[in-house]
Amino acid sequence: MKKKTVYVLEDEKNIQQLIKFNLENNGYDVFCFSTGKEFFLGLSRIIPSIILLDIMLPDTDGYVILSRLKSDPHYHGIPVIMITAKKEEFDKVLGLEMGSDDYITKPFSVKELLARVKVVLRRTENISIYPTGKIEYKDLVMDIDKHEFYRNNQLIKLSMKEFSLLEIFLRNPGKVYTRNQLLEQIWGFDYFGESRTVDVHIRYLRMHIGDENGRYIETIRGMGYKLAE
Amino acid sequence: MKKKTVYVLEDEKNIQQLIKFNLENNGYDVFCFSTGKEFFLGLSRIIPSIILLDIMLPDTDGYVILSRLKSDPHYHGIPVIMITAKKEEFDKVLGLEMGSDDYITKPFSVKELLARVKVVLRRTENISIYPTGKIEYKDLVMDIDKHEFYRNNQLIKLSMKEFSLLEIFLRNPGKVYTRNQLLEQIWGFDYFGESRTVDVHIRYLRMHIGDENGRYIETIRGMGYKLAE
DNA sequence: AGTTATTTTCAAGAAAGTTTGAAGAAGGTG
DNA sequence: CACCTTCTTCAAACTTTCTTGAAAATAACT
Repeated sequence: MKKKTVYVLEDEKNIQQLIKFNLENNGYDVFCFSTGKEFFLGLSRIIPSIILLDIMLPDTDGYVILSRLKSDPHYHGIPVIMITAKKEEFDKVLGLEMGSDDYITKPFSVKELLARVKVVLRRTENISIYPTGKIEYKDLVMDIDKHEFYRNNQLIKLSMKEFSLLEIFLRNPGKVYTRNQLLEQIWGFDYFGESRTVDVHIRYLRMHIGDENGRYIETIRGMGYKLAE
Repeated sequence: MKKKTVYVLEDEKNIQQLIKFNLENNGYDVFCFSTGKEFFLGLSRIIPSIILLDIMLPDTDGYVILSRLKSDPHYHGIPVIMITAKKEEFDKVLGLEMGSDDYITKPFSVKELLARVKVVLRRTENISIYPTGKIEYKDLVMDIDKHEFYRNNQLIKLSMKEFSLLEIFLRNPGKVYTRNQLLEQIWGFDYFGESRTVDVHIRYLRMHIGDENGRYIETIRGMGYKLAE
């Protein structure tokens, strides 16, 4: 399973250490930031799976960070756990209803921290952004719930990557996707690999769905691929 | 769509009112109870779609109620959201790992309450909440009332986890469930363990129902498991 | 037709995901 | 308490999928 990335925005170094050490021991990739500036810089490079956000910060207020995160379409889907020191602060979190997914009050136990992170990740992971059900196009049918694909009512087995690729195409027939767009959507923002990889998977996909000379998946030279209309 | 029924076990009248008013405004049927006794009386008449359960109760402890619910085959399928007032209570919820589906802390916002109820219901809606009767699929028969499972009219003994797993699969033949979804539904949101555990139970299940090379329970690599069609 | 840029194909090693075996923990029961 | 069942964890074996580099093929351009 791919490692989950955790961003920690917390100015107290010893708490940073504590969080980093324990989360890393439990299989997470952890990046700590002390200021909002650094934090947003990091965010523009790698999108984390979850953010732990302290309210008290030297340069910015934690609430400001949170509202900025939640109002930005790129980031508003990332679950956030607020770390608060005082009970009053905690009340404010609730009062503001700013969309944090959970909160922890200092002092917290390591077990509590791990539990919350895990729970929030599991909860948000199970909420699919995309609608489920069936997608149909010509003689191609994709059943998302059952993770099955049919051509001419015939079940065809596809690997994960092939399935994801085809799903993207089927959701937008005719729309051209560049290799980088596909990489970003399927492999994730933080994937460091060749864009040639996409080609190979396109080939497997074509092979499996019996796509003689790009009748379904069309190559747009210099651009990328699309579902032929 | 038929209205969903919500049971609320909460002794503070004003919170009862708040919950009732808001849920009813959003199309739910709501019944409030102040004591465990009343609650179980109601339960014996109508099985709700979801239960909101406060920890602090006058006559019984919320944990007792929960464990009683989860150990009763008639009720263990009903999703439960715990309502906790204090941080310590929440820790206890986590510590006990009793299999509740979500939690919410007082004071909570109405928005949050509605969101949680909706999410939990959506997650469990494919699973019939009326835990009675028989489910049949091919030569597999599951008698929920008696908690028995038959293959080819032959009684097969299954453990609790195996039974629950199979029940989920049988209620939605062909639908793929990720390990996390299974964990959430069977083990509860508060479960703090490896998702590998699911694999092992799948293995036992396969073993017991005599499932040679995944003829019944199919592995969808990179996704999870499903009942083969 | 020749040149260049881009895509496809191939094959093999790497990586990821799943199954299996086995042992220990937890829980229930007589 | 000893016994039995069920549950959880771990690591090794295994299987399938993914990635990558290089060569071959194709298309575009002069």
